[in-house]
Amino acid sequence: MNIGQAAAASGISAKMLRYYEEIGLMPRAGRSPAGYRRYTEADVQTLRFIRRGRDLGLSLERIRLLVGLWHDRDRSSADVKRIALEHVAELDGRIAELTAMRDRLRALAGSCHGDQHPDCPILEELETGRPAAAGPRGRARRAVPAAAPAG
Amino acid sequence: MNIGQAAAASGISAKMLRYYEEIGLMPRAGRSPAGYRRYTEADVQTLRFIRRGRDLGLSLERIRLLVGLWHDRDRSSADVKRIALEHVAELDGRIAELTAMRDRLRALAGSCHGDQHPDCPILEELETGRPAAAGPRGRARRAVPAAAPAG
DNA sequence: GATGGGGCTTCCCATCATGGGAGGGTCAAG
DNA sequence: CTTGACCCTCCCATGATGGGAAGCCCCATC
Repeated sequence: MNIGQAAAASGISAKMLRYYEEIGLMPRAGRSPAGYRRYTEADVQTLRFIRRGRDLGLSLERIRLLVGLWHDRDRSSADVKRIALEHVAELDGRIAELTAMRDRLRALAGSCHGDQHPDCPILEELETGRPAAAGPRGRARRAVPAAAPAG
Repeated sequence: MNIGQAAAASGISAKMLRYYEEIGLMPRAGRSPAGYRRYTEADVQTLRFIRRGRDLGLSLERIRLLVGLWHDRDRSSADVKRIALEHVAELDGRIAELTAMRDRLRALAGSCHGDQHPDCPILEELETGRPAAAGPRGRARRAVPAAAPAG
């Protein structure tokens, strides 16, 4: 199989196949007399393993470890599980961060009129670091009553 | 103010101050006779604005737009709000992705014994792309590529 | 005046995973 | 023999940030 076929069969671009070889995630592929990389079915299976790992958000470093364990008959499932749970913990952290950002920004956007006037609590908070005080815009409306489910 | 003071006052590293200048996010700073960058209080306020934007996860490109609106007396808050909501939408998407990954990986980890045996549904799913069938624990279990009897 | 330490300058490199493209060789079909 | 698809290597770019080298500047202390 040439690199194009292996790429199509695994769902990983040819570019990445070469890169994975370069960083040692994949073993060096065999070569045709003309220098073309040749891939076996086993290679493709490893590539699919890698792609599924990427689909789960795993870093190539963690995938490298998992491939090693996969090929190790004497592995302990505890090692595999530990790697998975480390990644779960990182995902949790990242999700918490992003969620906090989203909630804060969504609340700010919720209190912004979004009309043709320049007044904007989003800019005010970016400027001052403090929540914008309800200003004298139009008829004294405070920053949106409890109705807004933004949070 | 030299770059170090501006960095300390804004919470952005000196390295980043130079970078923001290079990409045109900050105007070119004035220079002392010796070539040192000089920063004003107004510069520091802009830098703090930028930092707060970064704290909300905004890209430097979006921050650039927001800084422009901030300095534009004729802005419409609608423009600001639109940018904010675009970012909220991206955060939502990213959060959904990460959450899906986390849930899937957590479920896999939950079904892994995590002991000294090699059997591991995490590796099985990475290998086959299908949830591992609950099988007999111990012996006769091949988890190495080559001859996958998955027919 | 000399010296030392810390701050500043520019320039280059690294991250992480991926894509784009140039310039050139190879292969299979017409 | 030509054509077009494929492959090769090498370089560059992304986004935001950090690290570090080599060299200049400033100030305080001796």
